Amino acid sequence: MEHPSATVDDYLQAIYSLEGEGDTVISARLARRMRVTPPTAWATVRRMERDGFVQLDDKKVVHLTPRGREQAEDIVKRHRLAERFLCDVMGLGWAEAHSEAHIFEHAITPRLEAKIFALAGNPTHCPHGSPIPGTGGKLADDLVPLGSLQVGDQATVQFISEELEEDMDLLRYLERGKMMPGCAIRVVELAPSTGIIVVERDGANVPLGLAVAAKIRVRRRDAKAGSSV
Amino acid sequence: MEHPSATVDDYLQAIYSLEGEGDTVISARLARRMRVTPPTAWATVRRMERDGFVQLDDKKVVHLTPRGREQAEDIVKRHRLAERFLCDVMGLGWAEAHSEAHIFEHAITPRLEAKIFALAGNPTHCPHGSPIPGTGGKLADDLVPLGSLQVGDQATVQFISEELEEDMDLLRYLERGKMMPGCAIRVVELAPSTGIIVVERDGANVPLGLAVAAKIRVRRRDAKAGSSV
DNA sequence: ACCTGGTGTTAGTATGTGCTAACGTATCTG
DNA sequence: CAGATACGTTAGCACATACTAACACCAGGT
Repeated sequence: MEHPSATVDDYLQAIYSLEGEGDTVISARLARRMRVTPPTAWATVRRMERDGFVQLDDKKVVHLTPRGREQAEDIVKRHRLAERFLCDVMGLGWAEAHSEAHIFEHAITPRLEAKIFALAGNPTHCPHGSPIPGTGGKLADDLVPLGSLQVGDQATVQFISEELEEDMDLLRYLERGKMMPGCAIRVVELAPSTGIIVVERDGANVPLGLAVAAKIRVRRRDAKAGSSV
Repeated sequence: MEHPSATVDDYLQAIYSLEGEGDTVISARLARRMRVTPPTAWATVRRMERDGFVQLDDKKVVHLTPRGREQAEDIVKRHRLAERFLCDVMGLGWAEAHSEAHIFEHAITPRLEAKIFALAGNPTHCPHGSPIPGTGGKLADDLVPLGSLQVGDQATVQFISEELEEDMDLLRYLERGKMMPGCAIRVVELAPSTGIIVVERDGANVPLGLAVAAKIRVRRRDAKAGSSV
């Protein structure tokens, strides 16, 4: 009944963001996400059930209890706030922010949280586009996966899935190609057969795998001119 | 041989600062400092010996090995830097800085450390007067314990022992009385029989226990006028 | 000379978090 | 239908970190 451990915090975070992106949360998926073996994830999930953070239904799908959701929102809030803070105030790179925040989040006490919110300018979203719980920030509902666009469509990048954030090389690639929230892009090429989508941004072409493109969400813009510049 | 755990980090830190203040480090003392039972401290010290961080001599006194000292300096550096940063940049109180830094220090990666040093203005001492290892900061050698002064002596507070920092109520008391590094004081009353020393600072009298006064170090100043103001 | 207190030490236990090995079960596919 | 693949599950182990109980040793004081 005390505060959850750092491990449980991490699981809660993973469950919350998987759930928030519409995936069914099962322990095998958590095992992969947390980079542990299935028995380890299983045991941890069982402990979390024992402690009232989650419930397993008859199909073994993991559901947050009210208490678990509260805890999860709290730690996710600190994580995304930490990303914002590390990026904007401390000057860490957009790609590094996630992994650094993963460590940093556990060091944020309520006292410190208030100071960080103020110093970061009361942000409502993390640098990768996810809303910060408790701030009123929401994910816009007119977003579509990048992979669902057609050649020639124009759009603005709005959101990078937290699943992608685990891969820092990918983040660095996206950062180099400016595939960050707020950036205007245009689809240049879309080849389901090769599994590749090519996007143009400021004249530079950025090729992406479709699996990645499915986890980036964008807002469509009307195609007035032929180019985004 | 990997990075030490947070627990071992904390022990190294305690050993380093006890040693630095001239105490002989034995496991019973560590147990009290870490608020664990003697067998727990003993087992941890043995693990640390096994892992090459410390050595026990024939009188069971704990000594840092070169490797242990290196690690200890690193974590102490991060702790004191964190105190400075939390105080000056994040706006936390002087009294809260220590306990918050105790959590914060574990979240400081090398990347982040560089940013913090810059944002905090490359400090050489923590807010309580201890030098930050690796910055060239040193504890001046002309300091004496506050308790060794005579009535009428004037001095400038320079250093609060880290042992005192464990007691946040005491820190708050010192903060209210402005018994912080850089503050000018004068000894008003000294009664070994009652175990009390009374110090005047800016017209306000601050009584302190002698055990506490022994762990505050000051620099003597010439008594030109009768008062510090 | 004994008792007390601080210290070191062993033994035994619990808990959280990880692992591998092995097996059952369900589902998809050739 | 058979085999592959994914998933859930049990069993057994390891390690760090905590605890209590109990005992041995040593020094100082009545």
